[in-house]
Amino acid sequence: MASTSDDAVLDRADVLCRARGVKLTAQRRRVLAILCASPRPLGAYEILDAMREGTRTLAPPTVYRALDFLLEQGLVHKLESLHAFVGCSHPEHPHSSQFLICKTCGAVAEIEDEAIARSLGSAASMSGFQPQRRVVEVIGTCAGCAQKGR
Amino acid sequence: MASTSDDAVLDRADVLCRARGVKLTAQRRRVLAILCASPRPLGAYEILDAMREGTRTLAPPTVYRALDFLLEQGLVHKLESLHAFVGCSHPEHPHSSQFLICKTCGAVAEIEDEAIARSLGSAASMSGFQPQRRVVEVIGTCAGCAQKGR
DNA sequence: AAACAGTCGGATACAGTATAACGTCTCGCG
DNA sequence: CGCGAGACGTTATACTGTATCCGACTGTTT
Repeated sequence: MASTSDDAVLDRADVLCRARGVKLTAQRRRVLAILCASPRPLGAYEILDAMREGTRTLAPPTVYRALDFLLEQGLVHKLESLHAFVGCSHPEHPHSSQFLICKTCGAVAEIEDEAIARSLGSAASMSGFQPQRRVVEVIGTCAGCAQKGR
Repeated sequence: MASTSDDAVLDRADVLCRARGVKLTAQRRRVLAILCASPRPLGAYEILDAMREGTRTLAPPTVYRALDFLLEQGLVHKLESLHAFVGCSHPEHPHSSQFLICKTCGAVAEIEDEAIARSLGSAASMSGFQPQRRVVEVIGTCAGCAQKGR
C-alpha cells in the first residue's frame, strides 16, 4: 500500500540525489519504495521477495547494493539488532538518529534526540575517540503494547 | 595469553555464578576465558576455532549455548554492529553499557556513562516506551589510531 | 540399587544473512 | 567511434545462527 506520503518521500529522494549528483536508479528507488510502504523494518530477503513480485528473477547482491547506496545517502537506516532496514523519516539533513523498537508489535520509532547525541559526543571526546557512526537502539515495549499487555 | 587479570575475572565469575545459583561449567568458563584473553571482540566461529585447539571436535551450538548463558549472566556482551562478543569489564552489578569501537585497530572500550543512560531513559519515557535492552555502539577511530593516522 | 527428572552438551542438518568474483550493458565523454 | 566508469545480473560461497534429536551425567526419590 503506497500512500501519498510514500510518494512524497520518493520525490524528495529524487530531488536530494539529483542535488548530490548521484543516481537514484530504478532498482534503488524500488527498494526505497518497498521500505517506505512497510509499517515495520524489513530484512534484505524480505525486500528481495517483494521485488520479485511479478516474475522478476533477482539475487541478493542486487538488494544489498541498493541498500548500500541508500544507506550512504542517508535515505534508509539499518537496525543492527534486527538485521533489518527502515526508510528514514527525515533524510534532508545528515543526522544520527536513535530507534525505539517494540519487540511485541515490531514497530520502530525513529527519534532524534539532542540530549542523547550530546551525551554520546561528550563521552567519546573524553576518551579522545572520533565517532563516525552511531548505533543507538532501545528494545522494549511501546506505549500501545504496554497498554494492551496489562 | 591468559594474564593474571583474566584469571581474576574468571574467579569473580565463579563467585558470581555460585552466588546466583547457576553453574559456570567447564565449557562456559572456557568461552569466557577465550573472550577475556582476546584484545578484541571475537565472532562465535572464532571462539569455536579457539576451543578446537588441541583436536577437540565441537559444533556451533556448543558455543552459542555457552554465549547465551554468559549473556544472560551479564558476563559478556554482544556487539551487534560487529556480530561479535566481548567479555564484560565489570559484571558485578547489572548494567547497560556503551561501546566505543575503533574500526582501525579493532579495539573496543566499554564505558558506562550515566548521562547517556539518563538521556536514553528520558527519551524513552517521553514516548511511553518501556526499555528492556539498550544497544549503544559508536564506531569510529580511537585516540591511539587517530594519532598515528595523521 | 533402580527409576526418574533435569540440565548439559555432542552431532547433524539446516535457515538466514551477506559478500566475492566475474561478465555484460549502458551512458557520458574525449 | 572507442574508452572508462558505474550499475546490474548471475553464480557460487562464506559467515552467522537455530532446530532437533539424542546421549551422558547429576542428584533425588523410592
